[in-house]
Amino acid sequence: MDGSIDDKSEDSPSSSGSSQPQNLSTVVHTITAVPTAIPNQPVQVQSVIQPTQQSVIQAAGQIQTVQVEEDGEGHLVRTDTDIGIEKRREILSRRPSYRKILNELSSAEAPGIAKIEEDKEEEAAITSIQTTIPSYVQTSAGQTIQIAAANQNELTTQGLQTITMTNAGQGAVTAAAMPAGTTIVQYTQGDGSQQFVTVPVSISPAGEVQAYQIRAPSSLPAGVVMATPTGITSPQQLAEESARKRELRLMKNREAARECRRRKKEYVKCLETRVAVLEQQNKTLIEELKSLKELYCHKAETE
DNA sequence: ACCAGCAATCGTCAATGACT
DNA sequence: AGTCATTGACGATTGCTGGT
Repeated sequence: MDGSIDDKSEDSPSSSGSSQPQNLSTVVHTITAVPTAIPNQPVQVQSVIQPTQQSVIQAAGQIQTVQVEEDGEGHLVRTDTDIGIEKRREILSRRPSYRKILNELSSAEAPGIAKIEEDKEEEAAITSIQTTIPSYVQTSAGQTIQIAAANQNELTTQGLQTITMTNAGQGAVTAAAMPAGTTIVQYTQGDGSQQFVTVPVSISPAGEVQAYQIRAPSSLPAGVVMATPTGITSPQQLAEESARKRELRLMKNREAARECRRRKKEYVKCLETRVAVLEQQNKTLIEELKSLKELYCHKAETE
């Protein structure tokens, strides 16, 4: 259905061969911890910030790969000591999303760790085209088209929205140049944010514009709506359609990448906060231990 | 002013898991 | 099986900074 596989060969650069296990060393913090499974001495934990919570414990000059988890009170607990390389690769091959991890982190405990917000697709849905978008757009061919609501009420509800475009020689607002026969319509939502619609535009010799159905499928990123032409026949139209689909795909992925980076940043920030908190906790505990030791020694001396 | 080095950011592709 | 969401990797771009 979707043209998501149609042009992979055409525009893919040389394969990067990046099927390696993911690089571990994204963010590295060194914290001091008292692992409950390693008796007696505290060890330096090189905490490799990884969602899989795989960490490298460096103790007595030896580096081992261990599984470290938190016990819910900020204590690191070693839960697994010998994971085979294959197994590790398997674990690392795919990790949960930053949103998932962070939400788990924040639900487990977490003062100061904010949940990553769920997508705001619902609220970003177009609720009132008629009142927020320009009524006129200019096609890449330079024509000005009026976007008029077929049913005014329809446009003010979520979901399927039908508009018709009819030629009208009035002031143009904005549209970007696109592959032949395609126009990106830019409009402003109620909250002031700019949104884009990729619209295939074909104009009959008589100057009439085809009708398209504009809908906001739930799968599309916030604010992106799909325009489906009502009858493609010629190979040229098919090509246009696939170009449009590609454009849409790229747009979606662009948006997804942005979101992903934002979540990643937020996730790293949270982890850094967490490290700071744990470091502080550890300091306090060390101090407490010290004073208790002193107290104990003092008592022993006096007896 | 010019340049090189660097970090941050972005768009894109591809791989992968989840879901239908 | 197909689609979609997510994310690592890569290359391009941009802005900043220190050296000449």
